[in-house]
Order: sequence, then C-alpha cells, then structure tokens
Amino acid sequence: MITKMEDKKVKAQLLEIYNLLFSKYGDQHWWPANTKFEVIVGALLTQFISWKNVVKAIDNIKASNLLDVHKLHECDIELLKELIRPAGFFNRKASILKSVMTFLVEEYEGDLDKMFLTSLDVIREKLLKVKGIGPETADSILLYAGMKEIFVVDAYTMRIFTRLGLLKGDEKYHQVQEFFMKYLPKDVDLYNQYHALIVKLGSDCCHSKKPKCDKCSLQDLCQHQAL
DNA sequence: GCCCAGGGGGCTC
DNA sequence: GAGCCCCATGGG
Repeated sequence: MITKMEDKKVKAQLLEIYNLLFSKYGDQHWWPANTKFEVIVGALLTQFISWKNVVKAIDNIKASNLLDVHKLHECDIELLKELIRPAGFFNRKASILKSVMTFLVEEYEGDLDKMFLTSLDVIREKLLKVKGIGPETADSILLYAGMKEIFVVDAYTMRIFTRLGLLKGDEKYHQVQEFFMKYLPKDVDLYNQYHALIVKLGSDCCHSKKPKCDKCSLQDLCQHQAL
C-alpha cells in the first residue's frame, strides 16, 4: 500500500529526474520528422535498430518520392525492401509497412487527421491489431504523430528506472506506463520530452546491459536520487 | 570479430 | 505466461 506521502515523494523524484535530464540535454525536438506520416514510418522502421540507420532508409524513401500513404501502399514491395535495407530486418519491415498502409487506407482513406480525430483508446486498440505494431510503436505513433496523451515506454525506460530504484525490473509494459502516467502531470509536451530525454540518456551513455554504468550521467542521477 | 541498436511475433513447454 | 529464437544492417 503506497501512502499519500510516498505518492508525493515519487512524483517529486520523477520530476526531479526530468529536470536533471532537461538541464543536461535540453529540448530534444522530438519526433525528428517533418510530417505525421514520417513519424509513423520512422516508428515502424526504428524497431530494434539505431536511429541513424532509420534516417538512411527514410532518406531513400524520400529520394524515390514515395513518402506518402498511397504511394507506399501501391509501390512494389521488392523496391520497398531495397529502400529500407539500411534499417535492418527489411523483409519483415517492408511487410509491416505494407500492412500499416493498407490499414490507413482502408480505415481512414489514408487521412491521418481523420484517424487522430478518433479517441486515443480506439486508435490504440486498432493499431495493436495490425501485425508488426506492438505497444511501444502504437504509443509512439499516438504521442508523436497524434499528440495524444500517452507515455511511451521502451527498454531504456525500464533499464534506467530500475537502476534508479523506482522500478523492480520485472514490470510489464502497461505497468511501467501506468506508473509514469499516475505520477506525472497529464501533459503531452512533458510526455514527449521525457521519453526523448530517456532515449537520449540511454543511447548517450547507458546502452550497456551490464548492471552498473561505469561512467555516465546516470550515475549522477543515482547519486542525486540517493540524497 | 563482437556487441548492440528508439521491438515484435511466433513457438515451445 | 515465461523463456527462447528469429528478423538483418551498420557503427563503435
């Protein structure tokens, strides 16, 4: 049973960590994309791959003038595989992209604004039914393309907050998500920035899966939290 | 050469 | 439901 006092303490800790990250790294300007559609394509391509590789794949799609719902929906899948090859798992990801394009065209006539007019819960449920879209990808699309109020959880979130002692480490995706959404103010901009900062911290210095970071700003956080 | 990257699905037991 | 395996390229 968590008392109200402990509630306040956790809230304060989450905001304190956020402020530390923001003061260290600043505004991350996420998502790094020009359009909502580009966010979706990026979210699908970045699955278990470094963002640098995704940029190459998206640049290839742009260079072929195919960064469009209908164009990607209709284009040859073998061509698509070649274009996204740098992003890895290209056979699977090409098929995922095709499935998502079909979904967008059939459900919303390819109109993303139409999709995001629907409620968060409805879109999320539909997205999760599309093969290749799991919780993190669905939530990234909802938050960063749809500006919906949903906190995105990823492997870094689990790793960092477990090391900070705020998570046990065996929580499910939705439990971690509920944790953040319970203790953080309901704010799309905060959710946007917080997840981006976590990824920044994670990819900057905490990418090692070893239990302790030797020299990274996470240790600063750990020390600060211990105070 | 080895490890890891802004996950997700399918299979086994 | 937990524990594996697969997907495949590219940078450190």
